[in-house]
Amino acid sequence: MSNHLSKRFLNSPAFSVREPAPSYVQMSVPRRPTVFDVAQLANVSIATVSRVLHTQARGEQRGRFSKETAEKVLDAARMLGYQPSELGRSLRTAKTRLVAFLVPDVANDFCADVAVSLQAALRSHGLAMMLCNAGEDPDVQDEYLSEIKAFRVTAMVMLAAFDTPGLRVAVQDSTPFLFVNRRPPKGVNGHFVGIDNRAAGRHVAEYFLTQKYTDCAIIHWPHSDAVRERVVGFIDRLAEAGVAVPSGRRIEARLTIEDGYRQAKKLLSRSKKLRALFCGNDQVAYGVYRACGEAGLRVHDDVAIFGFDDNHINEWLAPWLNTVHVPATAFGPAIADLLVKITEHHAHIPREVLLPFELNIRRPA
Amino acid sequence: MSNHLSKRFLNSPAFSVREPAPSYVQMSVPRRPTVFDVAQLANVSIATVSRVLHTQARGEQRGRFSKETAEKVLDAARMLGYQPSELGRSLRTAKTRLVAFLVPDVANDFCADVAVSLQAALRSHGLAMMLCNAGEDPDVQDEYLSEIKAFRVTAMVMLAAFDTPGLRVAVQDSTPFLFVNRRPPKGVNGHFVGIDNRAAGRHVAEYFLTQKYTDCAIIHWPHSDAVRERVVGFIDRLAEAGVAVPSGRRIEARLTIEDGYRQAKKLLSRSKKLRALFCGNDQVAYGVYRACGEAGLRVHDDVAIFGFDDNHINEWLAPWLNTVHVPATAFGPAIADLLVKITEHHAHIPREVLLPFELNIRRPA
DNA sequence: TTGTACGCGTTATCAC
DNA sequence: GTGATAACGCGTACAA
Repeated sequence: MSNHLSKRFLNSPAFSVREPAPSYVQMSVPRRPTVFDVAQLANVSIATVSRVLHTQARGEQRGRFSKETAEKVLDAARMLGYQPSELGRSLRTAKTRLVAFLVPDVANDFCADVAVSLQAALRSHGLAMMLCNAGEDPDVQDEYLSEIKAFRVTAMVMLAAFDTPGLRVAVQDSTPFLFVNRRPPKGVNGHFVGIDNRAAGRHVAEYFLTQKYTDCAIIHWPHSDAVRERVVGFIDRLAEAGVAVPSGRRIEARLTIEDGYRQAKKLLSRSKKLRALFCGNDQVAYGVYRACGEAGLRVHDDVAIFGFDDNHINEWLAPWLNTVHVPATAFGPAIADLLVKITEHHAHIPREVLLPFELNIRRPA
Repeated sequence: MSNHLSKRFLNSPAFSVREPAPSYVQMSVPRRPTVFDVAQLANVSIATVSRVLHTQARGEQRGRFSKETAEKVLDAARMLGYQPSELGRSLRTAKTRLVAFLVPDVANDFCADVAVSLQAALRSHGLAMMLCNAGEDPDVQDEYLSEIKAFRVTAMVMLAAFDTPGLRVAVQDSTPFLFVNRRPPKGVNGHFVGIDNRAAGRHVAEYFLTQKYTDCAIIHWPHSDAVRERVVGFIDRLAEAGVAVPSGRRIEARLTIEDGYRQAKKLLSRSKKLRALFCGNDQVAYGVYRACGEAGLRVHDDVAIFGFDDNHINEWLAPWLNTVHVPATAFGPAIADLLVKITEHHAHIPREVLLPFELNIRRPA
């Protein structure tokens, strides 16, 4: 045994000269192997262990060490089941492999799909994802923003962020912020990945015009930047064609099935002769669907329902739903790529990444 | 200025006697405040800072320090926007606030609901959740299991775990393992939270008997312990009543909509006079639904479809679906509670936690 | 009541 | 090629 480990070695549990830890701890939770254990077993220094494992991980061809040494180290590491601690590594390198993803509601299909694709994309870059669900509550979002800081995450990715005081404080931080689907609020700088919602709204309006859906209503949520843009584009295009949507036919609903249902009930009790309904997103459309049924309206024949997002479940359970297909699965890679460009300080970092959308008409008239 | 910071202070960027970091780093990424910065500003030692912040966080009444000192420290911390690093803390205390949640597919409603509820429950215990999506791939699961180790998570929670070599290696570790919905494989020890699937299967069979659904088929996935149990209970109960399900009417389908559809198509092309279909879970049932439609069968009138889980979307988009309601939202708190008991070494730690289920008949015959 | 000093596990810089 | 050692940010035993 060489003596380059002596000092540390004396402090290790087996040779402790200090008061030993309570025995039940020793018995139930054996200490995890560290670089020292590997070094000891391979009879080399920790520096060598780190070097070998490092060039190994980076896929570099040859490091500055002999073939034999490398083998000894790798064998020892394997034998001990050694896995370098991210904690130690992060502390030393001041970099984390953790990315926080803050969403309003994972139970929403669209969120879930983006989460899945982001998670996979990050993984291919060697990053892990910490998922935080704000439950559509701005206060919870703020609590998260401050808590997440403590984890020193590589980046914060926010899906449909609320414009809150907490957000404005958090972005001051050096951590990069990526906003998804909903643009960063005015005055807040951060990157954006999403679709051109206004253009998509215009697109839907275009279709309405070809179908003569002039008796229509809008069920929206103006507090979401994304939805507001959709509606603006929609109304603008209709206006250009001389079609106006009276304010009594613009009704607000939170972006949930339940509220879509509730608000649609109100709307339908007032105006009966609607030919088409434009909803803030698919969730809302699902609720609207039931309201229409209960109002004795045959969906499609009497009234057409338009959603937004195109959740994958539509294909199977909502064949009556016309909607704008937003490529949820493309979001993950797009976000991850942008993120890597930012953290690696690439030369040209786009402020915005716009993804394509398309109108999905399931039952043409 | 007292001199108790001198040594560290000299090493801080502003007073560096070593080669300074490249200026662009300094400019773009100012160093985050640490205990030292707070100590310096408050004119106390780091020990005092830590103490004050600590008793504050623990909600203890009075710590061992003067009122004035506490105020000085808190002011300084607030002023600097100081947030203790989880990295440093975890490294020191050998405890993490991170729990890994490994799921087969977050895009599955049930997974998403459990994820949401778990995430909320963990949060109330001051824990964060790292979400890992295996994408129904056992190999990916194994890769995750070894990667997650590096994060030294407090616990691993696995929803519907695959029995893989990687799993058997991973559970050797000192990290507690919690299995959800699918029991730990034989020989693997870990805790379990879920429902009594066998009893639930029997329950469905019971209903089939009262409805005289003797011409029935089973679309299942025997590689999932949970589904297998459901089917066993179902078949057993039928057998007790003298009803047998011929093997030609037991068909396998992976637990996805697509495969449910595909396999149901095959099944229906063979046997036309089925009165009821028992599916492995709701996802499968959705696929089966379309297959029935395409086979010219009116769901409910001609053939009844039974699922399992009762995804929240059913209420709105699948009113034809009879299913076993599994309380997804109750899973999170149950898991979190069990987890806390384990990590805090409570006296009585249940090996299994069984949650209640109930049959949800949406369209009684 | 407060301050000093050490070590958690890692990487990186230096010297040999 | 290899080894000793200094940080990273934190909590805490011990000293004062």
